[in-house]
Amino acid sequence: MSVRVRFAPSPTGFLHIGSLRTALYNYLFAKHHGGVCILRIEDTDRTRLVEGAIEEQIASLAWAGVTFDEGPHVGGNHGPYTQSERFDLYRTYGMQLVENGSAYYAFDTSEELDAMRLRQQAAGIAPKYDRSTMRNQFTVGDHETQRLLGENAQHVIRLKVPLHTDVRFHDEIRGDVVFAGREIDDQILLKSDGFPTYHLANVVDDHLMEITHVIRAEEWLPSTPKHVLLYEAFGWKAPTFAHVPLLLNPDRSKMSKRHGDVMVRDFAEKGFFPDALVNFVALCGWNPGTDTEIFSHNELIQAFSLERVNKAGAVFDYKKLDWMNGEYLKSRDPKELAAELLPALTARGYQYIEPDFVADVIELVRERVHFLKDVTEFADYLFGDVLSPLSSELAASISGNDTLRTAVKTFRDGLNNASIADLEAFKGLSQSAAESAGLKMGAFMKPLRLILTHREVGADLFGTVHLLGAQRCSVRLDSFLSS
RNA sequence: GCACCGUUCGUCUAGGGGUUAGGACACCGCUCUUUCACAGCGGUAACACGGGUUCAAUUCCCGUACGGUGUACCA
Repeated sequence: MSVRVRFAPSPTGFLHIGSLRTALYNYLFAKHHGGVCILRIEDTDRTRLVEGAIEEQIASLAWAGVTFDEGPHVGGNHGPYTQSERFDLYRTYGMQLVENGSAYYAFDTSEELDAMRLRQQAAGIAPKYDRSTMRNQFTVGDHETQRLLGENAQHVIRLKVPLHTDVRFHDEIRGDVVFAGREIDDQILLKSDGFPTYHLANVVDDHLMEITHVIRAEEWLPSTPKHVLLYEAFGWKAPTFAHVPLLLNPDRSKMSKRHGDVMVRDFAEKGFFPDALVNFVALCGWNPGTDTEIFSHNELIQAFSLERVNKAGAVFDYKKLDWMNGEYLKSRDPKELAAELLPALTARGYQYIEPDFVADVIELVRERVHFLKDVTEFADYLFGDVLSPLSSELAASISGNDTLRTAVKTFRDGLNNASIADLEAFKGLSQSAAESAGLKMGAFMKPLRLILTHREVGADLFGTVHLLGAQRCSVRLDSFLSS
């Protein structure tokens, strides 16, 4: 049977980085096995819907290169792919469970349920629906149940969990897991508003959509026995489960805002390359067992396997992510990068932004930054003619120095296209300028950089002069000499 | 509280009954260099604890500790 997996987010906000990883693992697993990856929208909680969230999440996923073979935005043979559009289905299946004795009607109000939990807490027992004392089909009797239903009394459908059997299942990542029946709550399947809870909708849809592997976050592990029970109650074969470890804050709690960016869109806005983010996130909790750390999209598909997903949660290391982004910055085609950077340069109103020139600048400075957009700031003296202001200390360090002025003058006079065409000529010029004034090379190059770029640090000076061109260099040198 | 899951350098991890416990990020040092960076080289740094099994345990088993998740008419 061919692999069918799904990513099933709730449209309650922006796409979380942890969700991206879950989606990614599903995607990689499907593609690795030549299977199908489905997007399903789980919008059964009508109170938490956020306008535009579905579109945003799909856009974030697409940005990261995670695409779907079936879903609300692309169609497919197992639709609709949005749970609110499958409303009638869940009631039908829920009732089937009532009829075969696997589920039952309950009439408790939320106040009554709150009171029950309070009692249980006071008595020091685990809060759990008490089937034998609460108001439900069993305690009020069939006759009364029918009467209440007849007068449209508010009710829910609950799963009738067998108290004396253990529920066991195999998890691809964690191995065999067992839960005692008495620990499992009589989960609500259909809410009083007629909508299904996650548990029912999830199981019904996974079955109907012929999902073979449920790959989801570890936080779902404790509710998996309920799902297993549901599959049994329906007489369906359960899919294979794989609960992936959580992404963690530095304090090892579930990754959240407070400690940094967590939304995929935040990372996009910060300037991370999608491939770098995906590469990094793939390696949080999975590794191929080799020393390789840089993987293209296709290499990830090739290498990915559930067997090599870790059990323990992974602290999200922002610093290593920065490093990885830098690795991508260094390896990508400068011309492509130039095209990506161009809009930002235009927005800043720079005048030297011919694509080829920008590509040359990127190539010159990219080893010194982690982000493409940092190039804009780092090399502002190459893109524009207006230099950032010099601090008074730095200005003082080069002013009133006649030896330096002499050297700069010589350098400036020797400057032409030929002298900056190749490294040797440039070196010769700098050297003779420095020596004729009685300066050491080091003592000359530093102020020269300062005069030309107004920066103490920067890219290779020859490369910088080369890109600046003799004309622009002369203007800057002249402005120093005339000051 | 109860249930479940987990625990190798600060972080991501490899490994797995007998290893100098490997790699990467970060950090430190050296080299290169006009600067910064890159690169290269080197360094600091880890098997949570206690029992058991075994000739041998970081690796297997059991406890403990610690951490996480769950415990909703949320997903």
